[in-house]
Amino acid sequence: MADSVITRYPPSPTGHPHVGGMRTALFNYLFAKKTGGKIILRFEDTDKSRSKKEFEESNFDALQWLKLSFDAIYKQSERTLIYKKYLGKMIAEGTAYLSSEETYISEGGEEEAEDEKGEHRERRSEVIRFKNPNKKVTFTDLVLGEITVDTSELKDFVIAKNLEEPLYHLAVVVDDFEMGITHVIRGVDGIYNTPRQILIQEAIGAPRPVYCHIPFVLGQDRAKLSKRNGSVPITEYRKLGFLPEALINYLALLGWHPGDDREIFTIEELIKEFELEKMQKAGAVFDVEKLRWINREHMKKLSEEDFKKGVLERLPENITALPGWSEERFSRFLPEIRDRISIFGDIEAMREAGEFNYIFDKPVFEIARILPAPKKEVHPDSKRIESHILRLIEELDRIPKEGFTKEGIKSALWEYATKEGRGEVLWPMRVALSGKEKSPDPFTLAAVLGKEETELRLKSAAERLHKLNE
RNA sequence: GGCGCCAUCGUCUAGCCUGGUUAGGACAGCGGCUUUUCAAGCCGUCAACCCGGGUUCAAAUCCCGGUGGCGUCACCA
Repeated sequence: MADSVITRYPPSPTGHPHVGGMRTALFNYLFAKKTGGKIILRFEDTDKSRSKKEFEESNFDALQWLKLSFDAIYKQSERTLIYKKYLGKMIAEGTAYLSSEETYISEGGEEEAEDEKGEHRERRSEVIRFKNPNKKVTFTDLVLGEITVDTSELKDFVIAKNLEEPLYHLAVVVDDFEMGITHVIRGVDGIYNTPRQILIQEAIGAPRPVYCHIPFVLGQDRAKLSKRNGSVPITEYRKLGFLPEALINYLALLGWHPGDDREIFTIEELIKEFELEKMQKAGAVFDVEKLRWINREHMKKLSEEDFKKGVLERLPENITALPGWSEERFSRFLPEIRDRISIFGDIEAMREAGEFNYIFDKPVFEIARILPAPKKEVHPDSKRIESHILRLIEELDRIPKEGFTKEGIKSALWEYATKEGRGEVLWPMRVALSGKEKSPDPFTLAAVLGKEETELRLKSAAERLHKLNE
């Protein structure tokens, strides 16, 4: 057999893809790429009643979004003939047999127990069972070590409903054999499937792949991640504005460790560093906070152009329709946005907080709010504040347009602000420019707004203060 | 319940194989600094070897026994 590695990711299209599945796909992908091997995508859709085209597509989309590519794609529903061939051979050789004992479908809420009319039905079924040799199976798992299981409890388990309708175990073993799979990397729950799959392998004369069972991704309650404890479809992360490379990075760190203190990796770096031997045995709780942090780190690496594009995609229409909107002002504001968000979805929170309104429209505020909170025994009075603002306008006016940058503005005002008391000068300046209790610092604001707009806003604030004084 | 897997700060983890520094890092939290705000950044800080025995001069690490958590027991995958 070929010694080059072939792995597979076998989702069953019975639900939307989630982080657990994607992490399994990722590990298969990393291992294949690391070893210069291949990876196969195989839809396990032998259960016709539960498999849906829609889920197949969403699995596909998620994989594509994460940029996990495959060397081949199969669908089990299109391989009936192949399974039939093996089934026939097994029956002929006596490793499987037709079983026709009477079986009653229990009514315990199973959909299968009811037909279209909603009536319970009894069914006498004939199925194909595996002739269990009832022996102990021992296999070596790459992360868990040697495992021995007595398979006699499994009895003669069913491997197909009939020659045309194979069941999971049969299909998996046949496919892994036919596709030359060398490494089976899957979640730990697959550990229970391994013994019976080995039994089938031995019956059809298939070689045993290397098994690697990776620990679960857990929810906050430490149970296997599922819808009810916080699992979210992958598409949600895209909607929330996470970067695919950040999700990849985070998922890789869930159960795997590079061996040193690095935490931020590109997919290429992961491929280079990845080793199955460094897998953790225990399950790992999925923590969105850490994901957000990793996303932030990846966002820092985005080029100005890409970041701008990402922001623009999520910026509500009405922001760009604001009277003060201009490409230039937006570009000057961009670094500030990058500082304030962890995921692109945070732009929505910025919008809600009104961060864009005062940048691209006039600030709206109660003039009394321009007075800084009293510090010590010095209480600010509005006349003094007015004179500060007037003075700021003068100083600002002396700065040439090219020098109107954060640093330029700061050095122009610093001496005066320090002499008069920074709080008493800078707080009013900031409020005059933003109208907000919270905002970026006054120098940044002035630089973003530009010389003209800054002076306009300061003048307007001074006038309102003046009226307050009369 | 049977069977199986697992067990280090709140979370992700390093260290375990090949016993030997104050058990290290990151996220979160807390505190401070920075341009009286916010965010970011920087600095600092908090906090863990599941329990009980044993072996040993020495145990997170080796051995035994508990406990706990999770998973699994389909004509689903």
